[in-house]
Order: sequence, then C-alpha cells, then structure tokens
Amino acid sequence: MSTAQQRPTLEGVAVRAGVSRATVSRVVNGAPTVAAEIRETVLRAVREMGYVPNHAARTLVTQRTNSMALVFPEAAARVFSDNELFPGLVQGVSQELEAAGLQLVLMMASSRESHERMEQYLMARHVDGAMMASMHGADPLPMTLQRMDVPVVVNGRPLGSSTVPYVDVDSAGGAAAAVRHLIDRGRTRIATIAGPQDMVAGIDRLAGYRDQLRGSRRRSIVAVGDFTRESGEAAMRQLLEDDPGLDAVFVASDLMALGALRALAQAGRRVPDDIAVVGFDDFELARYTEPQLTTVRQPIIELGRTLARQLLRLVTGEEIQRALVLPTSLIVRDSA
Amino acid sequence: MSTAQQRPTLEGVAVRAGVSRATVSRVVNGAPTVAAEIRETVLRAVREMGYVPNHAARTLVTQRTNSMALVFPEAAARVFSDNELFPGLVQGVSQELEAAGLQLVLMMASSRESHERMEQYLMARHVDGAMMASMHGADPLPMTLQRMDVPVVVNGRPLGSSTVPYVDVDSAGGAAAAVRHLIDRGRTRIATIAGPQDMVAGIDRLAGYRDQLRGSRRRSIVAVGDFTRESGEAAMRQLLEDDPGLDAVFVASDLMALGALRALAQAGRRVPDDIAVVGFDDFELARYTEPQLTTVRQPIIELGRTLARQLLRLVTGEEIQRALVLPTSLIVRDSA
DNA sequence: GATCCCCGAGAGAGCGCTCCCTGGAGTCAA
DNA sequence: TTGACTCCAGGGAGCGCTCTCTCGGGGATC
Repeated sequence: MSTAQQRPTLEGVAVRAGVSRATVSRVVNGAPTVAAEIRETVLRAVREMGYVPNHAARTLVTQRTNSMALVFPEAAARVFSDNELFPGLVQGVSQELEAAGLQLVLMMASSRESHERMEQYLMARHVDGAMMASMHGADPLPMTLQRMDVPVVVNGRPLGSSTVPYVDVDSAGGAAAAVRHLIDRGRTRIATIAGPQDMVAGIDRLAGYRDQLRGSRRRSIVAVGDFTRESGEAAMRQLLEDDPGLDAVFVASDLMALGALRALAQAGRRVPDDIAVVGFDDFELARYTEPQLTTVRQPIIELGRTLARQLLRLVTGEEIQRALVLPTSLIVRDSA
Repeated sequence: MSTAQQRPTLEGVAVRAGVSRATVSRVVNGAPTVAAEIRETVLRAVREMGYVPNHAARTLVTQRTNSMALVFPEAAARVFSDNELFPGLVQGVSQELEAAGLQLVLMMASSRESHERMEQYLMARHVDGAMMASMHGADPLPMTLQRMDVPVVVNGRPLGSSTVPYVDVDSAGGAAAAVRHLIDRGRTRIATIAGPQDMVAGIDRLAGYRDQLRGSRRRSIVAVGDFTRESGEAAMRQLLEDDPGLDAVFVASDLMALGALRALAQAGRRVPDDIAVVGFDDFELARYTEPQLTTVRQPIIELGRTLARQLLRLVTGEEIQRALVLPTSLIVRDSA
C-alpha cells in the first residue's frame, strides 16, 4: 500500500540535469571545479527532485558516519545529580554537533551486557567518535577505545591512570571561591560537608576547601556525605554537635545543602545570620530554597559544547590539550 | 600513523572459514538454512577475527537504518518542566530501543533553520522512524512525515486536527484524583491554579478539576498561571484575596505549587491545616518542600518506553491504537 | 598554425553487504 | 535405476555513492 516513495538518486539527478553522476556529486559536495552554469543546472535538478544524499552509501565509501556518540555508561542515570546535569550536557553537545552538521547518537547502558554491546558498537566505528559522561570509578572503556584509534573524550578528570583527553569543571577553584566568600563576609569557623571521596567531584571540592582555608590559617572542620539530601542533613547535625560555634558551612552539593538547611532550621539556627551556607552545583532548586541558596555554578552547557568541540578536533586530527578545565562561578544569593 | 585497523569483512571471514560470503551472511543473520557444522566453523572465524557487520553496507541494501530519532523541536529545552521530564523520557525510550537492538538518534532543534534540517533528515529516511516530544503548539512536522510514510509517534495529544498516533498521560484523570482526594479529606472550598490554556497539559488538568468538582456539586474557583513558580505565587495571592475562605487548592504544576506554598506562608496560612495543597508532576523538588508536597505523578519512564514501543510496532507494520493514555497516580505526602 | 597545458567533465571501479537464483548432492518413491 | 524433489551452499548482481583516472577541448605560447 505504501506509496514507495522512490527517493531520487545521484543517477536520477544526473539524467535530469544532462550531466554525469560524478558531476552531480561534485556539485552536491561543493567541489570548486565545476563551471558555474552547469552547477546551476544541477542545483535546479536537485531542488526539483528533492534530492537528498543517501547517508549509508556515502558512509560506505568515505568511511565516515557523520555522527558522534554521547555515552552514559552503566546506570549513570540513577543518580539525581546526573539527571540534573543531563539535559544541559546534551544540549551543549547537541548545539555544537548540529553546527558541524553531525548527528548525535545517545547511548545509555542499562546493564553490564549493554555495556559490552556499546563497546562493540563503538569499536566497529559506527560513529566517528565518542564522548563519555558520568564516569563513575575507573571505566576501562575510554582507554580501550583510544587504543583502537577511536577518537574519544571524557567528561571529568578520570580517576586512575589514563591518557584519554578530558574536559572538567574547576571544582577545586569553585570550592575555594566559596570559602573565600565566606571569609570575606567575616566568617571565622567554616566547616564543610564533603562529597564521597571515591568520586572526583567529591575529592576536588574538598581539596579546594582545604587549600583555601589553609591559606588563611584557619582550621578545617569536615563531615562527609554522599551527595544526598539525607546525608547532608545528618552531616550538618553532626557538625553542629561537634562544634556549636560554627558560623559557616560550605556544602559540596546543593542537595546536601538542602538537607543542611533543614537541620539548621530544626536546630533553630538562622541562615545566614547565625550560619552562612554555600552549596555547589546551582541546581534549579537552589533558587527555591528558603533562603535562596548561594552556590557554585558549573557551566554545564559550555561543558557539553567543549566536549563536542574537543572531539571534533580530535577527529579532524588536530592537536588538542589533554585536559581542559572550565571555570566555575559563585552565585551569591541569600544564604551567605 | 594510525594503525589502520583493517576491519575484517564478510569476505575475509568467508575465506578463513572456507565458505562463501553468502553463507557467512546467513550465519551472521541467523538464517536457519545452514548446516550446524558449517555454522560452527563460521562462528569461530567470526569470533577469531572480531568481525562486526558494517552498518552502512547493510543499510545500503536493506534500506533499514536500525536507528530511531527522538526529536525535540524548536528550543523546547528552554522550559524547566521539559528539562525535568527529559531524562526520564530519554531513559525510557533508550531502554526499549536497546532491547530491540536499535540506536537512538537525538535531535534538538535550536533554531528555525535547524528545524528544516531535521525535516530533511527525517524525510530522507536516515532513520527508520521518529518520536517527537515536547510538542508546543501545532507543529506540522508530524503530519508531514506521516504523509511521506515516515513512521512517527508523538508525545502528548496534538492540538488541532491530526491523525498522528500519540502517547499521553492522563492529565484529566490525575487532576480529578487530586480533587477527589481533597474532597475526601473534607475540604469544601477547592480552588485551582491552572496552567496556560494553549497547552494540552494546561487544558486537560483544568478540565479534570472542573469535571470532578462539578460531579460533587461544588463551584470551581480558578486562577491561571504559566507553570512558573512566580505565576503560582501571584495566582495564590490572587485567590486568597478573592476568596479568603479557601481550604484547598489544586495546582497544575509542582513549580507553581512551590510558589503557592510561599504565598501561603507569607499570608500566615498553615499547610495543610488551614489550606491543603496538591501539585502536579511529582518533580524531584516536591520531596524537598516544607511540607512535602502531595502531588500527581506521571509515569515518565513508562511514557518513554511506550512511545518507543508504539513506534516499533508502527515500523513493523502492526496495527496500533492511535491514542494511548497512561495512568497518573496521586502521591500523598504532607501538604494535603 | 602546431604544440603544450590545464581546466573541467565523464567513465568506471569498488566500498561491504544482502538476496535472488542456480546448481550440486542427497533422499525417496516408483 | 531413474526421475522428481528437497536441501543447502555459492555466484553474482546491485544498493547509491565517492574518487581516481582519463580524455576532450580551448587558450596560451612560440
């Protein structure tokens, strides 16, 4: 029943324009060695017939697929923080690829075996390159791909030894800025609720806090959470108990800051009057807390774009810096 | 410098296994007409050489690309509510496609011209089918694709006349359930803060509220917002002013409910004691409000899966229901 | 006016795969 | 034993495109 929309081919256009297939190909691909008159004729035929090149045929001979993969390995999407960052990242990547005329293939592994399928797929060069996001732990896949000459860029400094190029945000710098802000506001006893110490973000944010505090000859007061609200609440209670004289806390994620805010409210401490609070991430909900949360913003869309741009360079064989670190910025609202 | 990883081809495997190309093809594609012994030999060769079929070559002859597009037309990603739903939708779609061995091509239009590029791309059958999400207004693209025999399914009941199959969530039912819950709790003067009336979600949620209220012979009290927190806050203030005797409000989005909560706090009304509040969406932040928000949840991952499943059926030529509506469910927390 | 170039168009091979068609070998009934 | 038939493997065409190579013709040069 289907109308069998016979798509026009190069051949068809060639016949209509009264030239050879090769000439049409030249025109379509913008080769300079075509007489203006003939080019016009061909373009008209292309327009009239609604010709669009067959992607598969082109890929078959050029060996380029004109598409890039964005990979989220292994149930990454479970974590709320990933979910929050996901849209921005995709948007950034998407913008950049679109500008380059490339397609985005999204791959989310949901199980161990799909992880293997992904590996196969990428190794088989079904895409021209891959970006890997939300790397938890030390996934060997990026290195494997690199060894097989598949261009790959990862999001976030890889843990362990790795020579894969990456793009990250300046977690340490952001944390330092947050602490500096607290110091500037005259706070003297500044604690932190750190993130898990097996994740780069957790490690770097704590390091930034420590460095800045050390620089100003104050002692650090540390509790560790796991980036969830509950853990933030518990950590805050602990801190209050350990050191009731606190007048500020830098919390390594907005979600934990939310928990901290609640613990503080329950303890009857006013924010920011009694205790100043700074978060990290600038999640949407940071604007909806009471008081609104001062926090560190990551340039998430820019991160996506940079990821894509680096991959593009890699694919075209340009030299790239292995590490690219994007600046974070302190968003001052009401909580500090 | 590149090691020029000569990927093995069917031919190579055939030589190694001492059979013809056609036979290898049969084995790889699981044709039943191959002797067990030969199959084994071939499979061994495949394994040893790490053979993976060339996707482009296969597509060229079969005319199937083994990939589906998920399309977000025109700057959809601007809206927070889309951002919140985006990850779940993608996850659902992705799960289902992965199970079917298909790839997901994500397309986000960022401008008018990219909208055209998308149209070209889809019409050129670079994918086997398309899912369109976040349809704002009455985009003609789905109908155009349908006319060109490109399988397409949209998310959300299309406004205007359209014969394109869609999957939606039961907004009206959810709203009705929310109102019923309020009635059951003994509330008598139940207002609503509706969403924009040029969006299906806004329309349907208001309709559900009205129907349920009419059924119980109560009068409806309506304010209209635009799904933002600010509009929710303003609308709540308005309602309070218009009808100080309110004892419940159904808010058509969690974000607006957040605003309403704030307005109520400022007006010194206690929730849920003085006024009960029910939201809609079950965004993550609904769990972090004070008090925690009772709200209507949409099965967002399931929505994604269903979207993909419907498209799969469409592509394989099965008959499908044009409209599929997934149930919503009331999540009772503390605000009502 | 003959020779040499160079520019621009066409011919043709082939990318890796599927699938139709052919044909050989084996099976079974007559 | 033979013919009809089945079963299964191979041959080969061709999907739509790119790209190299070839070749024709017009202008410049002597």
